[in-house]
Amino acid sequence: MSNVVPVDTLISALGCIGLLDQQAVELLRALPLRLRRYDAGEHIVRAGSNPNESCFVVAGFAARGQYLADGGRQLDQIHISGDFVDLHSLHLHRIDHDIIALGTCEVAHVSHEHLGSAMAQSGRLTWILWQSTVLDGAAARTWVTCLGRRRADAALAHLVCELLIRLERRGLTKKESFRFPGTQGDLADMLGLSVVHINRTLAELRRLRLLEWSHNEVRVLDWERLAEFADFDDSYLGAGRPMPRWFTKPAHHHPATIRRFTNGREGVATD
Amino acid sequence: MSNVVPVDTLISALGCIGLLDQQAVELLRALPLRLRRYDAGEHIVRAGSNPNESCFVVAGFAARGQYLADGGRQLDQIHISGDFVDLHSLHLHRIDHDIIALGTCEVAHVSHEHLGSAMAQSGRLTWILWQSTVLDGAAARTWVTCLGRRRADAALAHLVCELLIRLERRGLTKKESFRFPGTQGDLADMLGLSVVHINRTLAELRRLRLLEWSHNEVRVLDWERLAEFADFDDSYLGAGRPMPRWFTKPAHHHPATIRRFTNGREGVATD
DNA sequence: CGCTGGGTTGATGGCGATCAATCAATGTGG
DNA sequence: CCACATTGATTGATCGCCATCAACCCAGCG
Repeated sequence: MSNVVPVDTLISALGCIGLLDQQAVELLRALPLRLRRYDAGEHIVRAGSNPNESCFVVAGFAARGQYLADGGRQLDQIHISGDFVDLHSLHLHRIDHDIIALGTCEVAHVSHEHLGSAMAQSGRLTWILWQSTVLDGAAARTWVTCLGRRRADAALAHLVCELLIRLERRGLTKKESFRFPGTQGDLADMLGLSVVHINRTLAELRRLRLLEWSHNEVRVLDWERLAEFADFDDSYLGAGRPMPRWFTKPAHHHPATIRRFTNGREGVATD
Repeated sequence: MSNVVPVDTLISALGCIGLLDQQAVELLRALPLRLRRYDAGEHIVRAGSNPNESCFVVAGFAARGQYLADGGRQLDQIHISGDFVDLHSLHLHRIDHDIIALGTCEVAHVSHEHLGSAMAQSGRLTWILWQSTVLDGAAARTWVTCLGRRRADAALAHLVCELLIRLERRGLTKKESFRFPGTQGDLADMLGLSVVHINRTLAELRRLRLLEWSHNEVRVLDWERLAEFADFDDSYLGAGRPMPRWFTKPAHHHPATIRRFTNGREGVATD
């Protein structure tokens, strides 16, 4: 499972977002990593902590989630191999969510200090890491739409669509099937449903011959119909915009110009 | 409503996230703005577009949302005055969501080029803008938890809690009440419920003497009980971490050290 | 004055929760 | 090798939250 250099999974994943140049790749390779294997259900990061390091998934799956006062749990994001899981901790005082291993999960931890040193030397790397946090946010908003306005079957289908596309881009699928170690209980916590209903909904998708799912192996039988059924649009998973020149090269100063409020068309400032 | 300089609302809001130095403030003041007033329900940004500018709210409220194939709508974020609404467009090829005015809303548009020029001159500004996108993501994930694992009454109460705290920090509340121009239909699209059920849930919160809500005016009657009822924890709205030194000052190079996978404790690399 | 958009209330029905039982697979200690 | 516990998938019965349909009211407004 880990016969490749761990950081290569990260490099390959970031490369899907935007072009990494040679320098950025070398800076990433030079990062000191602390590697650790987590068992299913184990906590990788705990809410309330204030870590001085971030981590990315080397192999397996991790999920981000929150626990409620009543003991309930909501998972709101899945991280696959290569994903930088909690880059957020760079920016947040107090981590507001838990990261949990789905199945066995291999994770690499990087100190903020070393990560920062690398970013300081490569504006391109900074840009792509920022971008990865923005794409995470876009995925979270799409998740909101699934929970709020889709029925259970379409939401589950949407989740499968997202996983397939993301894994495919990392070369982690065989044909249109992939391994996914989450239990039906995990799925329930992702979609805000009960275990029982996940089971029935899954049975429904099987009955419709949209997919097969057994022994942690998911096979999409009819991608077109599944995507149609889920009302799936992959644009929120897209690559980022290329880094603009101005991000690393300061430009000249522009004088301020302000135009006044208008309805429908713009006017000229009067104050 | 707009008797202050528009950019001051942004400067004040960004200042809540992290410390802006004099240079950053001046760069912001120098930004050329295109100001525009939008009527209730009007689209400020459309999904599918690929704008070369971003915008922030100067006065009023805007919401981010998605439309589904069946015509349904899900709103997944509310933006108040001072919020940088779609900084994301800096990073995304194709905007995957709409921005809609809730009530009359005054917005300032800034070109990516000018924004980039400002960021290129201030690492501190870049840091805080990155941070604001990260905080947006944290809010979206909290929203997921509301839709997935909270009942309608608690979710609605949570929304009110979030709005009160955010508006309070910007000085937009009077005592514990604030103006909110969204209709019950808008609320329904935020929480993934029907208009009718929003109406009943609102009545329930009134009956419990937790809040009053009439004529676009919301008054929290008992903050303690409301927050308890909503299981509200404001840490996801917090200020960001201060900018670390390394973000603007490149450090020396570190040699790579990799430690092998372990369960529970770390070992030394062997490959 | 009628029109329109939003708020409010009632009746009915369905999706999905909850409780409960069964079954298969795996692990564990004797 | 077997008794026993554990974990996860599956199915049935019942209940409740919330959607849907349908009125009706009210305020603002042309």
